[in-house]
Amino acid sequence: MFGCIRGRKSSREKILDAAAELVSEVGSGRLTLDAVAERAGLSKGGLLYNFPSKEALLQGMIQRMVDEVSAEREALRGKLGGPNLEARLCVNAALKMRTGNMKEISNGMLAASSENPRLLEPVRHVLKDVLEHLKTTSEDADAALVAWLAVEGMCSLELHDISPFSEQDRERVVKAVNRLLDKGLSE
Amino acid sequence: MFGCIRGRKSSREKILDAAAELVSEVGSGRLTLDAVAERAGLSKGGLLYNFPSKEALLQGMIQRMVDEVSAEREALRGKLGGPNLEARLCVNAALKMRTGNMKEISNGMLAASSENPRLLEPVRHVLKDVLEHLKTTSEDADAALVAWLAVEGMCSLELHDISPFSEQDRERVVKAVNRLLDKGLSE
DNA sequence: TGCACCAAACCGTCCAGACGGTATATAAAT
DNA sequence: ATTTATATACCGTCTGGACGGTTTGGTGCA
Repeated sequence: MFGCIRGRKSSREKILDAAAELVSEVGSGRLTLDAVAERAGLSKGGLLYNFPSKEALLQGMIQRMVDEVSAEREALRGKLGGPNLEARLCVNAALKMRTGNMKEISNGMLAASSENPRLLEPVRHVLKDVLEHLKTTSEDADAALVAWLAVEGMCSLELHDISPFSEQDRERVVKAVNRLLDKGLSE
Repeated sequence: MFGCIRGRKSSREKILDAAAELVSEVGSGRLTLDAVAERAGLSKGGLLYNFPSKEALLQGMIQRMVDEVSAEREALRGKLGGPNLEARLCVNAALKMRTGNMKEISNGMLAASSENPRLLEPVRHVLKDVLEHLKTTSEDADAALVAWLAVEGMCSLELHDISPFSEQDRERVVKAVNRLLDKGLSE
């Protein structure tokens, strides 16, 4: 009907956005191709043209999340300083993911985990790298690990929509985490 | 209601175990009543006798998890000391959940989140209470929050089966968290 | 500029299988 | 004999995916 140049977003992105939104609305296990197509303003055929299978769609969601986080980390590099730099990158990148439409991008993890846990392999790989980086480059690896995990834990609670934290609570935790990275943990 | 308390497991428990196992094998969104029945060594009719609907089964999984954690916390109370006691209870209870078959009990969260996020309401309640307790009773609330979140983050990674941590890494994190609770975070 | 052509993008329909749930029969226990 | 607990058979609905056809934007050429 309309060409692929209509609007600013590509069909691919609109589909991924639609899928991410739907996950938080209907639950990760209730994500259907029909619903995604409708939300994205496409027919089911059009959807299956862009992603030849549901698994391909989920892979796309995961990949976008991985790429987005990685890009955010690199964008922050150079803008941040202080000890335990790698941990700071992780912390701030994770926090950035809570803003804008990036928040829902992480829903791809839930959808993939729901359908086929094997699809999380790219995430495993990233986490492994992050852990290695943190352990080898941090001035205080213990503090770096705890700080990273704390933010990861907070994001995880929000991802599942079970976070009891208010915005004030969140800021408080962020400050505490930064203090931990400043002070360190060892004597 | 609670039939065989001694010796053999009740059908209810076998069903809940089977469901929890299946979640980590096939994915939280692929959990079917037929599969649960087969794994539990029951017919589908027998399963539906114990849990009249799939939602009831998921509720049962969630409730068992909540009860189990709560029991673990109370069992630890009195056996632990030092500052920030509530945080220590949370940390150690969460760690205990990683052992034995308790590890898979948490899979109920994934299954419920996948099918109907509303079923996580009991979990929200618990988390809200925990946060309140931590904020009001801790000597160093900041340290308590960070410590709690760090362990929660680690458990979350394992729940999704994407944890990059070795057993040594885990012990290291646990020690670091305990050090944080000992030392505190404020000056 | 106009025209023939093509691959990319998209649509609408159809279907086999899977799933949750019901109805009913059967066995065991009290 | 009544209740509890399990098994069997079946139904209606929904889903992922296949398929053939259609429109679109672009390209080469005259």
